[in-house]
Amino acid sequence: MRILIVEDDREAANYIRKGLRESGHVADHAPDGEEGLEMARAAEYDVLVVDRMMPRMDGLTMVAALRGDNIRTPVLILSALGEVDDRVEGLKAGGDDYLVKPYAFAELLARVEALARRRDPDAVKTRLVVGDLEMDLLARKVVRSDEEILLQPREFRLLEFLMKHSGQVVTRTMLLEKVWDYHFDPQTNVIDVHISRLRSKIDKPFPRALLHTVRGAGYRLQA
Amino acid sequence: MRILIVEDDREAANYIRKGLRESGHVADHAPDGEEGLEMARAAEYDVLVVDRMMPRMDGLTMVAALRGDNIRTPVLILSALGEVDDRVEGLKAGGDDYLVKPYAFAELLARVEALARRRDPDAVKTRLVVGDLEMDLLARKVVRSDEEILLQPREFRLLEFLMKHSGQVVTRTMLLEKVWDYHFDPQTNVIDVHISRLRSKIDKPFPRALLHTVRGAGYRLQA
DNA sequence: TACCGATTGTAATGTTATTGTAATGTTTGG
DNA sequence: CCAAACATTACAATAACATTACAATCGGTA
Repeated sequence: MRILIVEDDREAANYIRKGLRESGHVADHAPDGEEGLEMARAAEYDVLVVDRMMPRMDGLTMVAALRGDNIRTPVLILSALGEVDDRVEGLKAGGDDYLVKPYAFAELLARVEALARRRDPDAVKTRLVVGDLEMDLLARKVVRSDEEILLQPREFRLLEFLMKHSGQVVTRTMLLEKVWDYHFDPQTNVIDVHISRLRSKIDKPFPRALLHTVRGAGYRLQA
Repeated sequence: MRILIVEDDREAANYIRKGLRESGHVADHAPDGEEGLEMARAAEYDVLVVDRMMPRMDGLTMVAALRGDNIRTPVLILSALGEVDDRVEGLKAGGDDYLVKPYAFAELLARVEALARRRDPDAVKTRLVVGDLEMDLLARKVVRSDEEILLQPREFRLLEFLMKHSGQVVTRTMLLEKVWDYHFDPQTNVIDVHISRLRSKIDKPFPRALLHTVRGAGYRLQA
């Protein structure tokens, strides 16, 4: 993901930038609102992270100007002001979300990704790897130990989600949402069935299993 | 974390509840604003998730009433209305965040945890450490001295609670409430049994014990 | 329209893991 | 040395998960 940080405090900007890069994103930096405005107009960013108070042109003015130009890139506003009225102002100026300083970086990251996701659900990686299992999202191909594996569309989405969260336990509710787009409990065993089918393709023919059941919680994909 | 869901749509409420539970939280449910208000006043919740439109007392009225009582529990408002003015109204009524339907459960979870974190940074840790014993909540894994330990779901919850209160004495009543969701005395030795099982996994194979009995009081986990 | 095949969800059935209970053994403090 | 508190063990009931077969659905095609 491409992210623009508009922040006059160079130290704070570097901190955010470093964190975002470690999470696999590309982050640019503008030191004030005017430059930020220019850069946001010129380049295609997925999200803008904008400090509220800056010299030359403050964050709200900048965002308002951007919206005036009909540029709809999602904006996360950072501010030391946490009062309701301040947040309201932030939203009115065209911000999509508002984060109060001091904040934990994990929260900033979560919000930035949430904003990007809202606009473009998967603006991310094209190739996933877990152990000897590889998935190419563009070619829609899955390979384990150099053997190609043919998956059905649903199986593909399921595996994609598991791979994107490899190492973590993925709950049934998450799977229903992200793989089935169900926002309710279907009261059936769809998931079990598909997990079983997926296993018979990606695990059964191989000596070591990658897809583990975590009883009472969900499933975990791990080498 | 303890979360109260105030939502008239029973199906939607169950769905959120199930998801939150899978993520290791305790979730209660109130079917309308009046009951929600009562429950939020009576019990200590970390976050409230409040539907905007409900019979008897709508979400905004409820939140405003709560704030009038000087109860500052963070509130996430759910609504089908997504316009700036609606969000502004939600914030003005005392909401801390606003989520537009339809939403992905993952986003709700992220926002709920973000709200809790803002208030109490330690409430939503993903990694617990006591001595050489470590627990990763996302991966649902436990490791002592670099050896992975496999726990049953209940054992996992039990250890999680003990680790979150390490150094303190944890009483049987607390365990029954927080690990078993029992609000009465089952008159059996469930706890003893599970403590024993847990010990055989996390202490027996190692030279120094971490889980200590405090006679007449309960148990204490300590390095 | 009717047919076909691919895909997916459902339901029935089988399997296994997990948990609470109760019986019995052990330790501790007075 | 007794009683209460705690520890351990084995077992059976249950809930969670796995598998299989089958039925419904949907495009495409004649």
